Formats: sequence, C-alpha cells, structure tokens
Amino acid sequence: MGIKERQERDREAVRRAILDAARELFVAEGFRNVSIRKIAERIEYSPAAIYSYFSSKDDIFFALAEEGFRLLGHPANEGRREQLEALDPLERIRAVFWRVYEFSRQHPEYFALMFLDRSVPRISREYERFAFAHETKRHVIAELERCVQAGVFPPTVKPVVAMRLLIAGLLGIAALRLSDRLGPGEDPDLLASDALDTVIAGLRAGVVLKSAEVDVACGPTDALVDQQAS
Amino acid sequence: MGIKERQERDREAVRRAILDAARELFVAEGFRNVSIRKIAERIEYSPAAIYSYFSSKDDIFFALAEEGFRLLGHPANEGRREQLEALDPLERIRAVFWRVYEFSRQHPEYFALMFLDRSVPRISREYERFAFAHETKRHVIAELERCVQAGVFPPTVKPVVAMRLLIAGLLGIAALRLSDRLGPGEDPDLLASDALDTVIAGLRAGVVLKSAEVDVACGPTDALVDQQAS
DNA sequence: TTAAACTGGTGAACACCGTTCAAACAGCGG
DNA sequence: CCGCTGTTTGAACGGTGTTCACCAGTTTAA
Repeated sequence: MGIKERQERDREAVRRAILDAARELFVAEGFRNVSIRKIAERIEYSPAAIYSYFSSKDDIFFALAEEGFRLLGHPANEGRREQLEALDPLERIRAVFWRVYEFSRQHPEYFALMFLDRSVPRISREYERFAFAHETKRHVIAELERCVQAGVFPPTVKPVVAMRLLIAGLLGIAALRLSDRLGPGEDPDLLASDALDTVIAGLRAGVVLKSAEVDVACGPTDALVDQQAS
Repeated sequence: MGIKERQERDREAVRRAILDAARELFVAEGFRNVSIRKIAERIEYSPAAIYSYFSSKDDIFFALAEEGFRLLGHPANEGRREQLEALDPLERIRAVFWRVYEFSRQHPEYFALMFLDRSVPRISREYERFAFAHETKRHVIAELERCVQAGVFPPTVKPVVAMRLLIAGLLGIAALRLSDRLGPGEDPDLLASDALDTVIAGLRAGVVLKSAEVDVACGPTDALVDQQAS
C-alpha cells in the first residue's frame, strides 16, 4: 500500500518546489517581479500545473507568509532558549522583541509579507492555520506577565496591550526602514533599540493605558506575534 | 496672448482629472484594481493619452502620495491653528502626532501609499518636490525643541529622534490596523492613544537614546513627517 | 491480460495588464 | 489657405493571472 504514500510524497515535493521557487524569486527580484509563469519555468512545469497545488497566486504568498511566521517562531540557532533562560525578566522581554526587529532585517521580504503588505490580509481570518503562532504568542504574554509579577512593570500594565505597544514601535521603525523613509544620518538599528527602550520605559512609568483587556486565546490574529520559543 | 494660458489650464485640468479618477478608483476598489485603462475610461480618454501626463502608472501614485502629504500637512479645518496655540507644549505635541493617526483612519489608502507601500519608494529620493513637507517637519521639530526647553522632556532627548519614535509607534498601530492584524476586542484607537502616551512617558523618563543627531534640513526623507501647520 | 477509471500535467485560449509608436488630428501663426 | 506644433489615438507588443478541454501514464477492477 505504499503507492498512496509515494503519490502524496511526490505531491508534497512539488508543492515545496513551488514555494521554494517563489521564495527565491521574490527575495531576489522583489514581490512585483514574481509571476506564475516564472515560477513555473523555474520548476520546469507548465503554469497551469501550479493551480492544482495553489488556488491562486495570492495563495502562494499566503503560504510563504505562514512560512515566515514559522521561521520567526522557531529560530534556527538552538542555543537561544538556554541563553534566554539566563536573563532576568526584563532583559528577556527585550531580547524577545528585539528578535522581531532583527527578523525584519534578515528577511525583509518575509517581514513585509507578514506585517506590512495589505494584499495578503486573509492572515487575520485563518484561525486554525496559525495555531502554532497562538502558542508562541501565549509564551510572550506569559513572559510579560512574569515582568508584571516581578514588579518590573506596574500591575496596571496588561500583557496583551504591552505586547502590542512593543510590537508597534518596532514595526514602525521596520516600516520606515523598509520603505526607505529614513535620512542618511539615521541608523534604523539604533532607532529600533531606542524605540524598544522608550516603550519599555513608558510602560514602567505607569501610564494609564486605556485599552481594554482582550481574550488572548480567541483573537483572530493570534498569528500576529510569535517570536522564538516553541 | 491668453491662448497659451488656456492651453496650460486645459492641460492642468486633464492632469487633475487623471489624478481624481485614480484617487477615486483606488479608494473605492483598492490599489490592486486600479489600471491605466480604467482611469482612461473614467476620464473618457484613451489609455495612451495618460502617458503624456504621467510617465508611468507609478508616477500617478507618486503624485497621489504627494497629494496625501499635502493633505496631511495642510488640514482643511482652519480653526486648528489657533486651537493649538492654546495648548501647553506637551498637549500640542500630542495633538500634532495624534493627527497622524487620525489621518490614517480618514485616508487609509493615502496613508498606506505614503508610509507603508514599498512600490512607491522614490518618495525618499525626491528632495525638492517635498520642500513643503520639510517646512512642516521643521515646525514639528521646533515644537519638540520647545518641549525640551520647557523641561517637559529631559535635555538628552534629541527632537529628531523623538519625532521618529513618536511616529514609529503610531505608524506601527496604523499598520496593524490597516493590515487587519488586530483581534476583535482590540480597539486600534485606544491602542494608538496608549502608544502615544507610552512613548511620551518613555521620553520623559529620560532613557538613554543611542541614536545620533542628524541634520534636519538635508535628510532625503524630510517628507516623512508633516502634519498641520504652514 | 485487458479494459476501465482516475490522475496530474499540458497547450491553447481568455481577458486583462502597462507601455510604445506611427499615424491622425486639432488648433494656431503666418 | 498652408504649414507647424503639440495632443490624442488605434493598434500592437510582450507580459500577466486564470481556466478548461484534452492527453498520457498510472492505478484499479474484471
């Protein structure tokens, strides 16, 4: 009964080849210059064949965005986790979020696909597909909760809100960098670091946050944040 | 000799018609669904005609982005300026930056074109065209300088850096909102307000900012921030 | 072993797209 | 009236995402 399995393997191999070709093309030549036909040529299939693996071109990039979330959530270097354990709660938060910015440097195209691009908005409506991201999100929130309990942040700080504010600052700097909106004397890395420090300081200062608490588990966009852990 | 003038007026009218049609189309149907041919049909010209007014499709959106900067820099309601004078320095900063977020709500497509979209990156390389924005940028920086002098911010806060950090936070929240990455219980308005308050509090807390000072006048991206004033 | 069913891949086509260019056209100065 | 100048056009080029009838190879059933 190995036939079905082999067929499935073959199918999966072609699927992977499509994704790999798409990824290579779009990191090499940018989003705009990727076409179904070029992908097809690269994997030596006809353009039509791709449509039996993905229902549309957007679907391919949606899958790539998923890949990006997985990449961000599950970093390559495995020393990270133990390394992280050695840090105090605040330093851990800083390291975790700094990784998001680092990711935007290492994989700008992925990052844009995941956080900036509005042409792949369905990310927010695919609950189950990003279940793995939900978990890493919970890790981050737990980490933030620990900070509150350790007295690093005042008890008025809701972890979910803090997470969004921290992300927003880095996301903003990353967006400025990626869309090439910074001056020549401005170092995006330093700005990102400053943004992180400033938001952390702001949270510690005990500003009254107006955002209501929100249920962590069932937000449709748990996919949003997921770095390291898992 | 009114002929030349009339011809010029006519030309300008067609140019405007193209921009208006493009704007209407892209706020109504989104960036993706705007084509030269649709614009041409809307203004009852042939597609080719458009190319004697704009050198490419991107050029049209570049012009729209410019329009957006002008819109953001020169708000419609004129009572704003006096209204602003009545506030203390910190409240003024808050009002000025809050307007950026409000703009992202009122004109999401413009906002995306101006700050998020990477398909119009030339914004950062068109010095003279955004001279008007440089001025409003200087206003904002002067406003921040006033805050430092008034003791609202510690003297370690460089206005340029502060501007970027404030923008980044709001930009991040706006990006999250526009790309539909927030959960159902999360109110982007409240988050934006919290982001603003948090960054301001962080700046006041006197974090050591690592970003170097940068020349204000000659950065290629002075176009970046310009709200009200002028 | 043979026939039938199914499968994945293909070529050709459709309806678009941005862009170019020779030709037609308009309105103006002489 | 003619020639000139600048605007507008139709047609075309090469590209795009996507669909669909068809075909060959493989699997299954008789």
